[in-house]
Amino acid sequence: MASLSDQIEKYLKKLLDEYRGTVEIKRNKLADEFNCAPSQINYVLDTRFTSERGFVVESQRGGGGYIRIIKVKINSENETLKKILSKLNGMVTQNEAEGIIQRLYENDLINQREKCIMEMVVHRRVIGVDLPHRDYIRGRILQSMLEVIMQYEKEEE
Amino acid sequence: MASLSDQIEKYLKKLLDEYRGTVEIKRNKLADEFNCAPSQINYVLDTRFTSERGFVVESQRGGGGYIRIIKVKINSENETLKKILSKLNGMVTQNEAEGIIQRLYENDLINQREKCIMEMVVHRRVIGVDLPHRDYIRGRILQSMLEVIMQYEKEEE
DNA sequence: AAGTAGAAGATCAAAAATAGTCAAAGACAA
DNA sequence: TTGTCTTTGACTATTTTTGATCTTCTACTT
Repeated sequence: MASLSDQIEKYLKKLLDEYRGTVEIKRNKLADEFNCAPSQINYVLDTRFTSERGFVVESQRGGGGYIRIIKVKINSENETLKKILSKLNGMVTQNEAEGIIQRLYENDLINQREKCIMEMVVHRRVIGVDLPHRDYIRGRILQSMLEVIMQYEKEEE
Repeated sequence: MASLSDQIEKYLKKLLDEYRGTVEIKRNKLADEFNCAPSQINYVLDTRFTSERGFVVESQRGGGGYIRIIKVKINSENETLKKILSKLNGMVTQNEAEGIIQRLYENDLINQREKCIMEMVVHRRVIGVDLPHRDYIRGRILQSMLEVIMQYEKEEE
């Protein structure tokens, strides 16, 4: 059932694992391998390798061009949270919010139950009002949750 | 005299049994197999695979879209939660929400950090829209959080 | 060193593929 | 008959896929 984008995402994450957090690809070559439009690669990068999720994407055009993906770990917990928080003004899409929550979880700042709670309350179905208002509400919700997380140590497990 | 909805329900439950509690379907494909309107599938999900009955339904639209049904084990000792949840329909005031959250804390169903998160996201300032809509949003938020809490054991402290 | 052609990658919007919502119509039981 | 549950369909929302066009580099030529 996995969409093409899902497959490409999975492939790239496998590469990232293998190569300790950095990979370099040729956009056209990869598109060719997956038999898709080159812009599909950009779509995957834009939706799944965002900075909220802890990735940095660099690229260069022209002959010998490339796309480099780097997975960034959080080291100092609160610094990163503060950075995320400061970027969080106003609207937050569900995808952005989920990215942030996923990253918190991967970096062990929240446990699974907290992750589920957080994912629930940023879900469009739960907020349940029309855009664009929904994204503003989500922004306030996520921001306030992050503030709590910064204040309290995670419980030991 | 099994209605179409009953048949679809039965079919899905059989799949759930076979696949240890998780199935993924294509809405249009299933509708086609049962020769009905696609929205009939939603009707079945809404009426028979609800969270009260212990199911979680996730979905995605677009290419490669799907509907995933997950049978969830509910921590059944939580009579408190069940009772609270069953009374919760529609609007919830901030006061009511805070009372419920306090009670969960006192009953040791949530820890302090969770309490703070929950209090934050039901706060009128955070939801930030006018009444009466605010109380409906809070209702959905609180309900979904309670559902998660019922699903997951509290972390040891 | 300057100029240029060709080689990448980026962007953006349209099209396609799904799923969701809501209200009206139909069926059936009390 | 009345109220509830089911079925349908028109319209909406979201996500993915594709393609045309733009921009930025590099490599080569002179």
